[in-house]
Amino acid sequence: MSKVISSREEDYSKWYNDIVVEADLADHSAVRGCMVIKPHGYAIWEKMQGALDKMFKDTGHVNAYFPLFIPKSLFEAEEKNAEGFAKECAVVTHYRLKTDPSNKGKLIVDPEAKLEEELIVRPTSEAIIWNTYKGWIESYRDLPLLINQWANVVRWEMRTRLFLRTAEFLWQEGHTAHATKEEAIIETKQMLDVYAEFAEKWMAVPVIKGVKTESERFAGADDTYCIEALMQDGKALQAGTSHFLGQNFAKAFDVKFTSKEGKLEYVWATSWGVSTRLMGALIMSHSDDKGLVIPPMLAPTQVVIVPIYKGEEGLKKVSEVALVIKKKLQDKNISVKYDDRDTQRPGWKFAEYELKGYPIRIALGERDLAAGTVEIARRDLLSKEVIRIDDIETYVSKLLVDIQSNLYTKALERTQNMTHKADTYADFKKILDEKTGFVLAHWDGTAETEEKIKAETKATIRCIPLNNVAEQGICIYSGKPSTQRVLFARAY
RNA sequence: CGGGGUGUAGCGUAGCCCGGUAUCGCGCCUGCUUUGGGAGCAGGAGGUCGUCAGUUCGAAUCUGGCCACCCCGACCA
Repeated sequence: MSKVISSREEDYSKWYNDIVVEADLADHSAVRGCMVIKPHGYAIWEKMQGALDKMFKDTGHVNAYFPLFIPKSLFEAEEKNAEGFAKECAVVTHYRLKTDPSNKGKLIVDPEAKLEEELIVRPTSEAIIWNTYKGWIESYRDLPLLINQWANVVRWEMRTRLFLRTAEFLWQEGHTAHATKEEAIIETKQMLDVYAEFAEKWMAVPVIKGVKTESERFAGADDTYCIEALMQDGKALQAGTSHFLGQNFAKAFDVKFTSKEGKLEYVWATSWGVSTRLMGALIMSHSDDKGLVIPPMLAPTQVVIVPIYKGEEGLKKVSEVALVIKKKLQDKNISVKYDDRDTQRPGWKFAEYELKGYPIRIALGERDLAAGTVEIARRDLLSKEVIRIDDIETYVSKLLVDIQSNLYTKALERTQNMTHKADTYADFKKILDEKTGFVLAHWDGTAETEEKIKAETKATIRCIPLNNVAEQGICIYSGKPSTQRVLFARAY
């Protein structure tokens, strides 16, 4: 064993970090809080991008790209948005370096090259985009405007963790403009549904759809909708957000349109995003102490074939059959890698592909050639089976579907088992400490109570679930009346 | 940003208290034997001891600054 990862039980956060690093997903970089996403990690992100991008386009959106820099005067236009992000902005103040006259070979910032106006490195793009939309929107005929961009953003976080919270991260941000409030709200909810569908169908990660409380709302939004997922350690992770921005940005940037009735009106806005944080959700939902587990629908390579042979002649014989199997699977749109490297032994390859999360491994040796069989190992259960080669493509196609649904079912059961109801504050605290996970409890609806519960227990209101049923009760903290339970958890 | 910890070869480490140019394992390279769960033997390469400065004849070792990472807080639309 050359690569050892900590067990989840022993040290969960070390386990997470080990998976990211040892499975070759990402690494710390020379820049504080910023990571290098390595090819294997980036390939998974590309699969996510591909699926999401198609869903965005299927719902009528198009891609565009806006600048990385936002002039300070634009950034501060929407007051709440500016205030919310001010503490974590990187700021460009100069545009040139020069050689240090007193220290040979070193560079200093040229004081002569100070910018007249500072540029903010975008922490989110509402400001620059709404400033641009102002010039694009004149009439109701220009609406709706449905644009997405794939980009990087920078938020100067104090404490970072690979994928979960990095100073620079990759994401997509959709920014739409609508003629009516109703249409903007429908858009906000539609994109939340897109995210939930992506999480559950592609990532095999069950999520709770809900709306944020006022104190957890996006700075500049009238409402923030979110999907929340529960990780294996019982902590919640916000996996995506969709904001109804009302007319806040339209007013801040003076974006008006002439309606059918000839009246000048402010447009209604939404924005929505998911980031490379989804990689963290994926890892913490399915992986085990042996390494990463990737759901087949997001696996860059779904099947790896490992030949077992003696000598060059042996490899040649095995390869002939292996390549036929590879072709058969590829014809079924399954991504396959045939690893015929002679530099590593089979056992080494088995361990490596398990660590990296390949869903299915096929081992093929001379013994199999004689019997017309292969050994198929599935990553999710770590089980092996010997099956006949004849109809392998049907078997593997079905197995990929099985693995995908098994991962989802396991994650769903875990989430359900870790979701509890609490009717008293004592019970609430006990569940958080002993069972962890989601806690559904009555809340009086005030920010004060929310704040006190957070200060005393570290649990926050993740969301008010959208599928909530009305239920009379009393707030676990204040004892005041409440009409529904909200979802609490300790979160990442 | 506050408290605590760590930093020695690609990785994990010994040495540090008590100053004299660095130990072991994995990995890497070459050769042979191997190949159905991280191979065996033999030989070999690889180090500004995180970084900068100070003390000293001499610093991995003592002192200080800085940087990075980990843990706990604060922060986290």
